[in-house]
Amino acid sequence: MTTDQNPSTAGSKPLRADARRNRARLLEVAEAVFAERGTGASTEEIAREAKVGIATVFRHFPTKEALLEAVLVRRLEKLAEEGRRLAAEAGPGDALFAFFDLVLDQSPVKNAFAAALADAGVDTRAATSDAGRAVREALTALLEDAQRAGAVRRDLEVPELTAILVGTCRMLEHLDGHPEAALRARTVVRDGLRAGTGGARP
Amino acid sequence: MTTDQNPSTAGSKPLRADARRNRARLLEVAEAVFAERGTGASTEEIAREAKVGIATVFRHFPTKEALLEAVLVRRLEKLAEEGRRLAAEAGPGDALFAFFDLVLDQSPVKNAFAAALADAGVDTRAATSDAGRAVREALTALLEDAQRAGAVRRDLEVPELTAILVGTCRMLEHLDGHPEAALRARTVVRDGLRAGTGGARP
DNA sequence: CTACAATCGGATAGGCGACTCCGTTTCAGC
DNA sequence: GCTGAAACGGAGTCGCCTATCCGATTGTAG
Repeated sequence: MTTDQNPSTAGSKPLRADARRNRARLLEVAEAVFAERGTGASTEEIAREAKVGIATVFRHFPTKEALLEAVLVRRLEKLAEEGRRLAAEAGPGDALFAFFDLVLDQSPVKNAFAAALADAGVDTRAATSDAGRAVREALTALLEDAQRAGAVRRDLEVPELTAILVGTCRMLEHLDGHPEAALRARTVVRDGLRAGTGGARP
Repeated sequence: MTTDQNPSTAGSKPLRADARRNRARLLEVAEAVFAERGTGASTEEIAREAKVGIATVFRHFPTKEALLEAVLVRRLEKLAEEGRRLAAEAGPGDALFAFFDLVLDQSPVKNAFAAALADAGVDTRAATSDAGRAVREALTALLEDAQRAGAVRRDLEVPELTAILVGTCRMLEHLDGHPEAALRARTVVRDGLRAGTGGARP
């Protein structure tokens, strides 16, 4: 279905220099605006913020949904890369939790994209399959390492790990002005992930 | 600010019989439709489903937001009542978890109302203060009982408990077709809530 | 039963947001 | 620099959704 039509990564003809520049700026700005105003932000707002005509937005992304999807894919790609980096750098017992913290420390709203896409009726699985797969693979590696190191309970698989990550983001959104409560909430989840390994609490 | 203008609970003049009936049916239908189609469902759809003209909807709820809010308040009231009931009926060690399960077992979408209202820019705190307070009080009682019984970690307060509840709902939404994964996710949260009490896992 | 007021219903106004059309501008090869 | 093609900008279209107006209907008091 989704043969790669993104000229920046593959496909037909190389974009003209200005077009390539605009495309990149649009992605940048769209990510910021969606994060700030929510995914309901209007296309016009993004165009204005990027100092570009509306038509340009729709030339690059034939649909608002397509733009949303492109932004999401970008985020997922970054996440997968961070995951791989942590798996290589951090100790097997810490890498998974470091990844968790990394995701949770980002502006909370940014993590709402997957849910927003689901709301919009996008088939998240298919639409983001490549980037999604990359994240899933990184998570799998992190999880298996952590389990081998005894840092995480053994009965735990990637699907619920993903869901727990998303859910915890939502959790923290609701605790925005309450840092101590947010910290305790994180601790609860963390201890839950560790339960049964003998390492939960002193 | 929000002096009670709801003629079914207080205030000005008693509604005519048919008006009262329509109002009740509207709330019922709206809850169902919002739960099914999401909070973006159009007012017209709700009117049609309730076999009522659009004007009738707006006569009872001057704004879509008001309707959303009324539905939310109804849900919160029901929740508070269930919480009080469980606190009285179940053992202090079980009541809190029973309440958790009760909330989580409802159609997941139903639990998205608070977030949806926040998205819509409603001041959730003020708008739902009465019903919200009732829920918070019920939760406080449940939590304190559970802590006294040693069923829940002692460092835990109501704000993060609420957030954990909301976050866990989101979590389970993402695991809709995967019952075993959903079960494991629940277990993670539950064990996290118990961590440090010596009762997490056999 | 009658009459009045409360309530209803659907057509319609009004606004907003996604998407398109076309004249204008900018890039890139010669 | 010249020229054709690629890319641009923004005014305009279309559809959807909230909210209102007013003639028709229905409950209720006497």
